[in-house]
Amino acid sequence: MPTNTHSSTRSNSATTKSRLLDATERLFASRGFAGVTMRGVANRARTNIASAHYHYGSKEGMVMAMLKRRIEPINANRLKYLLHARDLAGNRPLPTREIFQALILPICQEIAKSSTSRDNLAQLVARSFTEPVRFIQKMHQRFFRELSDNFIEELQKTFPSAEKKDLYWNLHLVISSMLGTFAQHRRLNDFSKGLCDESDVEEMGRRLIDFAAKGFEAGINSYSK
Amino acid sequence: MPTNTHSSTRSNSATTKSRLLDATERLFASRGFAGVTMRGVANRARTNIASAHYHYGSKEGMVMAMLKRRIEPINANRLKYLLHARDLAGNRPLPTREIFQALILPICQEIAKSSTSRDNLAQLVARSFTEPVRFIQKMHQRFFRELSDNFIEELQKTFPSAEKKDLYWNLHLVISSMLGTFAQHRRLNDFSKGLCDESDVEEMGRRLIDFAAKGFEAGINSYSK
DNA sequence: AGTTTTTTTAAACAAACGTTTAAATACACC
DNA sequence: GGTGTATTTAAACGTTTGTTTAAAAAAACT
Repeated sequence: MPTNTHSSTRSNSATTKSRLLDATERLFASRGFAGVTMRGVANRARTNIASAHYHYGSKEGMVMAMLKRRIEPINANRLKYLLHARDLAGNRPLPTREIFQALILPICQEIAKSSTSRDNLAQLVARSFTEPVRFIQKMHQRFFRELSDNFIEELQKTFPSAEKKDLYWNLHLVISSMLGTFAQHRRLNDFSKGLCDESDVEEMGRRLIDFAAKGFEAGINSYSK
Repeated sequence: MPTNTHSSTRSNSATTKSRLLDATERLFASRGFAGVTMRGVANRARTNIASAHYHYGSKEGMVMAMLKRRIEPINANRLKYLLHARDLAGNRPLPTREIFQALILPICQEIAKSSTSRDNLAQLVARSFTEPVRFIQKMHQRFFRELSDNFIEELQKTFPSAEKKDLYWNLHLVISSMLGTFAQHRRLNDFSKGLCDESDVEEMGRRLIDFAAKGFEAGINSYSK
């Protein structure tokens, strides 16, 4: 029987267990949850369908593990960025731009790093928030609830006289913009007739941060600074 | 055999053919393309699976017909709004806000109108742009290419000295924000702990337009006005 | 070395899928 | 009212899906 709690005291190179997640990741990014088939994953990972069930119990468990592996480090970096900026600022409130940099830069860096296909991770993250499968929606909610608590707290320091409702609404718009942009950054190249290159992740990040910061400020009626 | 070109000289109330699209719509909005099963649709429409194939040839054809029925009128309204505003303005350039009103208001009105479930149409539109199925991606591209051509033209009049690249990039960000917001306007209620009511479509539209207009302007370096 | 645990493999399972066939029913038109 | 077309129905087709079983192979441990 499979053991749930077992520290991977495994040998050296890429284990079957990790190769399964790699394959899951590729299939999920390009074809969504329904496109992740146990046979497709097993083939890509050069192993069996039974092996996939052995390591992760079910398709749901496997996709869940894959999402956790990818998203949790990104969110951890976001909070690290935010806390770092706060430390440097001392008592003074953070500029809007800096707050949203902490939100957006870590994921852009991860997208740029992802060696396989350049837009794989972007698609993956974007899919995880429109996927109509219950447990994925739950995961996505959980991932962003913790995150938004910290960011709302920081935004309140920057906009002390703003209404809480406005803060929530506009943070929601910022997050939606970010995910929406990742979800379809392929379309830009198409309708700009090749003028814009959406694969330039750094440019995308810079433009997104400017867009988000100014859009957010427009939604807050009365704010200090 | 099915006839492709036949004017519906049918009797009176909701025909089987239209009930099939209604059912397709509901299933697609809540469960995505993979969740649209011929049996599920047929049951909801109180008919047979063979009937669905008779009217639309295939699952793909049925979903395609359903998307066309929903999205084309919205896009037509967008262009109508834009042309109307242009007529009123005469030679003067349109304010940014007014341009994006033409983009966002028509779909918000349609969402508010949709009698069935309040967020059905929003989810439907949002899904159509993250769905990993080839032909849906093609449709989505086609829908937005025509649209973006007209909006870019208008934006160029408002920002005559702006670089085309900036216009494309920021229009892309605006569209992404809009679709991203529709895609997950359920999350807001969650992380705001009930403070914000995302089902208020009018408020959503107003906030989204402000957000988009200011974000867009921030991305254009040198602009008149 | 021998025993136990962990991992891999091949084969089969029932269920659900899109699609097709062929017959029955409803409708339109002259 | 009878003929031809349009629509609806029930039943079956072959695939593919996630999951399970049971045995073989590899690794770990004393």
